[in-house]
Amino acid sequence: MKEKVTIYDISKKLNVSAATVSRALNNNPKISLSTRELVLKTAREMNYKQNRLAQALKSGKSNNVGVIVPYINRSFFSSVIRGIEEELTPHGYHVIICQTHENYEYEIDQINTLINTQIDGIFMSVSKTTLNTEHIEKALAEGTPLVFFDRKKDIPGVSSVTIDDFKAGYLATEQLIKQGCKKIAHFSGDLNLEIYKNRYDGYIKALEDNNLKVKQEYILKTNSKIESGASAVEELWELNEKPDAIFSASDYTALGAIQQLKKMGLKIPEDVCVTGFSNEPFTKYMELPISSVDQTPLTMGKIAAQVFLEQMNENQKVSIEKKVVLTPELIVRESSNRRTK
Amino acid sequence: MKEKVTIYDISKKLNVSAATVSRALNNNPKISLSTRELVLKTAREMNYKQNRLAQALKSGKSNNVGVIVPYINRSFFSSVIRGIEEELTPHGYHVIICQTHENYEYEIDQINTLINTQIDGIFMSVSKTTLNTEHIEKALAEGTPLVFFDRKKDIPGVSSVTIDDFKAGYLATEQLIKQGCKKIAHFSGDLNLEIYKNRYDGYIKALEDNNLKVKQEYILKTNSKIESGASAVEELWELNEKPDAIFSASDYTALGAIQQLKKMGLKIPEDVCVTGFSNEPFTKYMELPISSVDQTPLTMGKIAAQVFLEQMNENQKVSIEKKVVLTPELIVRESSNRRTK
DNA sequence: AAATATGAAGTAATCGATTTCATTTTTGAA
DNA sequence: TTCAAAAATGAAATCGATTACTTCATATTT
Repeated sequence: MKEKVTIYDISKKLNVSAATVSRALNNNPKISLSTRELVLKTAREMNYKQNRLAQALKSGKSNNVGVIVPYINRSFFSSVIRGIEEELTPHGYHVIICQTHENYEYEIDQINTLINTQIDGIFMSVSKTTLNTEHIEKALAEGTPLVFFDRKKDIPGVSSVTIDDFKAGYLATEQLIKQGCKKIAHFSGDLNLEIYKNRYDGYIKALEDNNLKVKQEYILKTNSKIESGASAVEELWELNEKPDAIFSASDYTALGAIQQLKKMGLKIPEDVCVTGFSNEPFTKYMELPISSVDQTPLTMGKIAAQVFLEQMNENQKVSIEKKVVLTPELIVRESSNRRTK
Repeated sequence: MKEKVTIYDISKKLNVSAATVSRALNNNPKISLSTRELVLKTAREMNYKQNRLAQALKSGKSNNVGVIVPYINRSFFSSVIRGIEEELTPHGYHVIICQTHENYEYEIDQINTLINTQIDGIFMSVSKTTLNTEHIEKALAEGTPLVFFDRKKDIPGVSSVTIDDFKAGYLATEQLIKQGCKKIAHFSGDLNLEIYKNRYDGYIKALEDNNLKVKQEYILKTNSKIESGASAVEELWELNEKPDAIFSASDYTALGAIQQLKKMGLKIPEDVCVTGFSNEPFTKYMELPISSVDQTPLTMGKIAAQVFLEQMNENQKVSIEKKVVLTPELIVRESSNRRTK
């Protein structure tokens, strides 16, 4: 375990001041070419590594950003993080990840320790159980730039990158209608969360625009689990008028629905069309590939990173709120496509 | 944007020295109960937040660790990271993530900037294109603790957490044999990578132990893509003696194989049994669920974190190499299970 | 040749927290 | 009441890098 080499070691060896070494290392113009090269060469020889911690303390910039998500091993979130990382790495930033486990208390903890760590910014997708935003506003009050992605809260002055969930719901429903479906059910998530509310609204609007009646008994709240989709189908099929399509706000409930429908002897997409949400990898790989809405997570991450970088370059005084809304991509696969059959 | 409160602000306000404030904040016994409580109370009132950067610089411990993986949005890697994060967060560590894109040059960059950032340790799964280990040994020479997971390199003194890929290959093959399969093909990855070599060796051993001949034309190198699995099947089915089972070292090639086999009118598992590797989420969700080997990534991450923590607690002098080998779990599903039919 | 401008390098303060060593205050025993 | 021991506190150095301010030597101008 070697001693770490500092600029003082270099300055001693060369009989110059640490300031000179620092200037040489930082391409400061106030230094002669010859000393600069000498310092650079010596630094290389001595295997000098800059201590970014010291630099960060001095400059007040750590070059670290924090990303707060419910779970990092969800396809959607890990892809967003990948996007953020790829966009920020070339700018010298590192990405610190935190999980909330969809837990409000954890979220508060994470946000606070991130601030202690002197991160330069926070990217976050709020937990489902987060109802108030005190902790976030406290972070903002300390002057920490924050960008929401996907699951946002409306706080004045805070930028966000989301997809147009309304449009997504609309497109998905409309496509089902175009397949000739007239009795379209909807599996929703928690309507307190903006994203689910918007998908729901899009569904309603598409029905209305096409003169289809909205039936409350066709709208069920599910919990993104496979079983939830299966039991929702059971519930629906007790109705007198069975649906002929399902637009699910989650791929997992869509999958559960499909499994249950098959078990009941129904044909997909002939008897019932099904569309999910998120474009989870598995939807593509099924023998009966499932239609879904792609949320372009990689792009979302990259754009969130860009919004952050812009904010960093702006005049510190003016922080402009930027709301980027990405266009979702409806991916029609066999589960809602009667034409190919 | 408020000014940040430091211990000096507190010390000024209370007319005590910064040393006293620091001691109070750190539960140092060399301080009277009354001043401690006064300081703590004032700190709370002034909304004091510890600057972990300054602390890190002073102590030489950043409480950050780096994780280097090919891509963070692969189910396996993101789950390992989740495990690491969950285990280390309670100990005050933060996890910084880096992607290599399976690129040797990136890997070098990432490892170097991590060291500059003064991380306390590195977790890594090496890139496929990484053949030599100079960059890693350089990091070790600087005294950075490093733990490999899954894809390791053999470097003396370095701990690792892997699964028993040999056993995994053996179990998977054996199960196929128990199904009555006698002509078992193997789709391997790059045999330069230890993990693929071990799976391959396990496959060979299982055949030998069961007096089945190893046929070179049954062993194909694939690249973890669906198409690669499909074309491998095409190649195999040009042979005079077609296989009656496939053990694939990747779930994706297994999927490609299944798709191709179906296209050719073959029945699974009746005509051909197929087993994949990694237990990718989709394998479970298929209409024909695919048998696979689970690598227990969450556990792997947690154990890697524990190994790191142990190393941190050890006498700095003695660094004990620890090689943890986890037992893989063969998950038998329909694609290789003839009994349920 | 004297005065001024220019460039190169050094000095010392700073970022915020911790810690060694020295000093002051308090406590308790004689 | 006195004095040593213990407890509480302060001063200042330190971690490593950056930078405003100074100093010094050389180059340029008159």
